[in-house]
Amino acid sequence: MPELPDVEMFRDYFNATALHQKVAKVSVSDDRVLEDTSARKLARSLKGKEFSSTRRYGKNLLADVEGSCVLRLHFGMTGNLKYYKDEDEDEELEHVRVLVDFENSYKLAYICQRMLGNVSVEESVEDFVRRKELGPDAMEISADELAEKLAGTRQSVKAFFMDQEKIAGLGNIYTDEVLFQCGIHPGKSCAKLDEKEAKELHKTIHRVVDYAVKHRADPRKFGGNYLLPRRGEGEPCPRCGGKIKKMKVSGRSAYFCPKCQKK
DNA sequence: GGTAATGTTAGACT
DNA sequence: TAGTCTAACATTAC
Repeated sequence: MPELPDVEMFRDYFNATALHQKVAKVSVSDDRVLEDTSARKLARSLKGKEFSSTRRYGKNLLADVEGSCVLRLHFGMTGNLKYYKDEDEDEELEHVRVLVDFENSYKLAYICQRMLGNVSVEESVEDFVRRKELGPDAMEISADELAEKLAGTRQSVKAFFMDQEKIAGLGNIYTDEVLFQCGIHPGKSCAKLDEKEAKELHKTIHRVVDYAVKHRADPRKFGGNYLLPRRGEGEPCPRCGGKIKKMKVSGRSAYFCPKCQKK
């Protein structure tokens, strides 16, 4: 799930639930999800405080703790949030790794089945971005800066968009959609993109992300001209009806239409 | 049993 | 140096 549009969903959910609630207790049931932060530090940073606002940077959700520090959540491939009062027999709660209890007796669970996500307490968002050497956020980067970055590398355009140090927020799924919408082959070298293509990519990132957020980041709800609902080998291309192909790029599966997406 | 899955990263290789 | 590939992390589903 968790690429940029999915993290926006988590942010909405967090804002509607845990925001402005006073933290009573923090428990970590598996500290492998903690990154550069001890369970003690996490508890000490949150206890007695409340989350005053949230932001998103790339695939990270950041919650400000009353101006003192920032709680950072990354969801890996299988991360999730759940706010609840009573433990029911919910299967979702099987993989809770961090649990925040609030004074209103509700709890916020950070769920991470495959442990590929991580949680930390940061001094500031800027600090975190610097430490991880993240590129500009995909929705914040200017058209000119994107064009400049693209021109500066010969790597494949698919690898570029998945590389969080180049541009932060897009992953395997949404990169496929953006490239499909632009009619660009995933294996095309960034340096070979012309000005028009670079501009088109910038515009399309915004269009695809806005569209995804509007549809609750659920590709099943996407309309007929989108690739994601039919992202599978041999599926019909939404544009030409030809067969969608699969290829490996940067160790991940890229799905594309060989007729509509050219090098 | 084998493989792939929305992510990231270290190390090997060209 | 730049870029690609593989394995590893942990778990589930087909």
